[in-house]
Amino acid sequence: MSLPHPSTDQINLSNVLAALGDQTRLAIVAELARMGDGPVSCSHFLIFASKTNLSYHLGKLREAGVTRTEVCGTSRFTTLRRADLDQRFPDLLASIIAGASTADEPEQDTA
Amino acid sequence: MSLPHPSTDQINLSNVLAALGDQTRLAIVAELARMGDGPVSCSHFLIFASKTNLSYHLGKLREAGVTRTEVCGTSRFTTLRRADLDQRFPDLLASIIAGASTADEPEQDTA
DNA sequence: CCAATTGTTCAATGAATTTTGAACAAAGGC
DNA sequence: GCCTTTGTTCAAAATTCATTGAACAATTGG
Repeated sequence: MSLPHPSTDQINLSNVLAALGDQTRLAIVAELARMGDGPVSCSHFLIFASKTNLSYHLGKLREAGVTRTEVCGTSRFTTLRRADLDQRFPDLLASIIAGASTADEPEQDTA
Repeated sequence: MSLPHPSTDQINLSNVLAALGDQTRLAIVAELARMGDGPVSCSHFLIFASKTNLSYHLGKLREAGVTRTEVCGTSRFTTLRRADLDQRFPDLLASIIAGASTADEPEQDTA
């Protein structure tokens, strides 16, 4: 029925940052925010990665406590855990989403 | 004399998040903040990692644009690039530092 | 029941990251 | 000039992460 999610107080900062420190996952979160925090079904994110790979990335986001996934029939709906993240790390999610939306072109590290 | 640093507009969000999504580097940044944003010499961070390993992590932070390193004799002083980061990603650094300082015990992901 | 849809798990691979020790370089102090 | 201090570079090893395809499971529609 339901998948394992960390409780709010189990959400760890470096896990969250590591989860979001990946182009694909950051794009997923930005898209979730653009969609009003969800719920959004997995297939919606096929624009970002293959089905199998998506399963992996969505799992990472869920395990880090960034998203919540609810099973509904053969579909799964993902939501941003905004309230939980805000409680744990005020302003963090908002600033990340704002930064991700602001033209973040594929500019690599120029050291 | 001076080391290569990305310019402010070259600082990329997912690079910054990936840089901070590591316990050691997050601890270094939190310590820098605790020290008033630096400058702090490398050896100060020996509490977090070995000399060689520190060289690696401080390099990562510098390349991501999180810190600035200035050479001074045989020492190197690291500073937080707070103004640059604030300009690029408002509130991000402050929320991360606040979250890192708030008792972030070694709690692992409980998925 | 059969077929299609939605998404997962598994094992394998390739790639990137982290960590280490040995050797090195550049000051600075005596 | 030598020795110490501070920190780097290099190559290797260990670990972790990301990506893939094949096979599977659950639900829904006809």
